[in-house]
Amino acid sequence: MAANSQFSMAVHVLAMLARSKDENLKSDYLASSVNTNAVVVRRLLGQLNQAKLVVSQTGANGGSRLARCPNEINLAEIYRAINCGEVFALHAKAPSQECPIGKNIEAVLGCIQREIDKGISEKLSRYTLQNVFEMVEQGKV
Amino acid sequence: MAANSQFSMAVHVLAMLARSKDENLKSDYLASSVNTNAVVVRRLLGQLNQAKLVVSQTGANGGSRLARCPNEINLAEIYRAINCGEVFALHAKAPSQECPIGKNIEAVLGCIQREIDKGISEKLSRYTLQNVFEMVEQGKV
DNA sequence: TGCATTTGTATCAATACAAGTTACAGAAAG
DNA sequence: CTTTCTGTAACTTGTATTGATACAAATGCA
Repeated sequence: MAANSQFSMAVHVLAMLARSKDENLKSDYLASSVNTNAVVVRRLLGQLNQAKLVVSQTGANGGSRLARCPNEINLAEIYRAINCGEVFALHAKAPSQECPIGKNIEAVLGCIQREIDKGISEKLSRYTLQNVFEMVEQGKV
Repeated sequence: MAANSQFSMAVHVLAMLARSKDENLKSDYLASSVNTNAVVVRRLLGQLNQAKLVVSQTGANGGSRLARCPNEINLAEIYRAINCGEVFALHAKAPSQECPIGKNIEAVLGCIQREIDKGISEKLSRYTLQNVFEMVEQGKV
């Protein structure tokens, strides 16, 4: 499976913003820390902006900063903002409806999927951005 | 995110095998229920075989069947067998080691990732293949 | 033994999506 | 007005999954 790394990049970017407090950080600067392209960061920031986690300013001296205090942002919100989707995908193509298994398997898996996803969200919500930032700063895990 | 649907297909295939008890099912037959190609199913069965969840026979009257009773197989084992990987990926490219955030963020995220993955596994392990099979059979979720 | 069946696996093409890149309009600051 | 940035579109590239074809090897049976 090729899970994407957008969530990791998002947390990274947000930790940078947490560190810079009220100072705007530019996508170019963030990109060099994440080791990626500025446009990739701006796309990410766009999603975080929609989720009202960051605020961005165009123009000279523009950039992005957190929309809220780091201890009022938790990882579950970030996960949702990035739309990481589900822990596993249901069938790409609908199974045979003629088959007694195929007919009902999707409903059962969908139910289990939602339960697992709820668990992920619950565990992620225990970490605030502040927690993560402090762990990173202190270099202790 | 485009999570793959291999886990769903695997559970589907295993539920079919649970239903057929000791009778061998052919990849062609399984594929028509899953609504995919026989080779896709055989590739999946190969992984389940390595994990000792199914047994396959080549040749005439060949096919696959469960290696164990359905109530001795849980979804966490299937998840592992299919190697669904992690709930989210760490950075594709290592972040800048010059940056105080970039330097430590991977370790912190890795730690959180492992905790979440443990939670997923724990929740999945509560379901046996027998449970899933019964839910599907009874059409109630 | 010879034939039909079926898996296991290699190979190739098609599709999908993330990531990287370039380009540029539009917003803000001075 | 010029410079500096973001937001976004368009395009390319890398990579993973899926689907399809092909064939060797294994098995059962006459």
